[in-house]
Amino acid sequence: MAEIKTAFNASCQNCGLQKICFPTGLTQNEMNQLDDIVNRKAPLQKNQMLFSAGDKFVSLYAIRAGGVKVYSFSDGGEEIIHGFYLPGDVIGIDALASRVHMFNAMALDVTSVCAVPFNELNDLSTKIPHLTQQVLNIMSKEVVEGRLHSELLTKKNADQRIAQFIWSMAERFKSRGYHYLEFRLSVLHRDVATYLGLTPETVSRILAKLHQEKVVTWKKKEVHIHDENALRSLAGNHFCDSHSCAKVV
Amino acid sequence: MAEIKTAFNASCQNCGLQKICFPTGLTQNEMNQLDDIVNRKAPLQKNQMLFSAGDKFVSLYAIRAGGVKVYSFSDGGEEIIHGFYLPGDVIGIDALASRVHMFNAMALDVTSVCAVPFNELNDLSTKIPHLTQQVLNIMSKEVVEGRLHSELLTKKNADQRIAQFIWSMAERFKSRGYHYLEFRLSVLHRDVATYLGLTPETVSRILAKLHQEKVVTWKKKEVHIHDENALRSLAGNHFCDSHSCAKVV
DNA sequence: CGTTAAATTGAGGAAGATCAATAGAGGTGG
DNA sequence: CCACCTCTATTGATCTTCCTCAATTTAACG
Repeated sequence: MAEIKTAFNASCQNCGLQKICFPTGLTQNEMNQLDDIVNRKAPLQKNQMLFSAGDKFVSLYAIRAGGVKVYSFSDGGEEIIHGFYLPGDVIGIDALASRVHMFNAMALDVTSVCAVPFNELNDLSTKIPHLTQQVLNIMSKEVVEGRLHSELLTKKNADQRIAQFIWSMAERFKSRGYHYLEFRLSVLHRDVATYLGLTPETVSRILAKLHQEKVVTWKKKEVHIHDENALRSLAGNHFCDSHSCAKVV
Repeated sequence: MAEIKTAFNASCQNCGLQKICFPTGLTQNEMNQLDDIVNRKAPLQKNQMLFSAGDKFVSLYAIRAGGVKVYSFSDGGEEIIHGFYLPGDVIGIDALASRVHMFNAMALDVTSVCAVPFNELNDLSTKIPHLTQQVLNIMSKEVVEGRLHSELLTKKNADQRIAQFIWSMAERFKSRGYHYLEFRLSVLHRDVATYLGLTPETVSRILAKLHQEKVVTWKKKEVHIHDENALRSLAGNHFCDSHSCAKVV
């Protein structure tokens, strides 16, 4: 069923995120087939759910604009944040095994997504084996991402976690061709704290310090990186003991 | 190429782990086809590498006996442990995107594995679409596992982490039909500490406490769970504040 | 413009890290 | 099979980082 394409409703071929959602590329014809099954949803408002834990798994979602946080709750009712997703990211892939979403996905801002019905994607995959590989790629990247996050949680102190978080967001903007030294980040400091295993107070204190030291400023959803090298250095791993702390190449 | 099947070299059909590696089941015929591509390797000795970071990705590995730790190194040279894998687990799936292993996998003990060459698995998948689903299942479980680990790292204190670790190992043995209140666990306490984001000293102190309280004893690679309920309770999530700490159902 | 949620700032405390010294395992070679 | 050597685990004393609690200030949104 053909849809009317607008600026907010572009076909995959015209979508600037094409190379990000499907980086190894599809032929024009394959792209058209994919385009036919993709469902462009009305933009989500801030705090609106894209899906919730317990929902039946129907589609993968490619983010076209805005941002999404993926989270769950511990048995104790605390929020556990698993990641923040930006345009070009694909989410929902963790529900593949159980066919039920295990996590919640909430818009951080006005957000538009493409829904890719998984059964139809599967059918299409028999005609475009390449497509299966794409899905596998996205999943294995997700596994690797998770392990990097575990590294952050087990090996880094609060300063390093925050520096790494900001720098990793910057890199993601950079890789998508956006400004990466100044960008809007609709993430609550409280949510960053949760994601990084810290308290809001600690995040606030460290951001104050980073601002004072003219490394990075994050005020009112706007991030300004003043000293890229300093930030990367803070984020990176170091050989440290009580006597010295030498930066590693 | 037909292989001679021995007790250490059983076909998939005769392998007791069949339902664990491929839980939704394959037909006899499908199983035979899978069996033909599976490569049963000679057992690995303790501390021998199954694969290393940087190795070209060729095969997935299904663990038949023994155990494997998957780890990497931080830029600072510290070991980062991402998981311990037991018979019936499949590893290597994180290398799918890059076609290069990003992690190291080392035998914790004498360990035998089945190597499943991924290209041949892929070819077979075009004939057995079901098989692709199995691979996706394993991957998405891996993603979910990683998020549970992040929950542990962000939300639990040292006692809870250790209780949860031991209990989760017990559950894995249980689900595979082994003794789960007494089992051999060839994992160094030091490695557990690394995995849980703690120090060996802390692990040692808490294990001493758990032994004293007759909850669980872990000495010389042998785990004995004396009080299953207490262990589960310690591992679980609690509503806590400074005045009370009520267990949640 | 008023109301509510989020962020900031300070003081005090606790969990776990660090440091150091000893005891115990496990593996190797005589 | 035992003695030795090394790696791992244990135990205690001290210290640091980050959390907790409480009080304001600031921002967000109808």
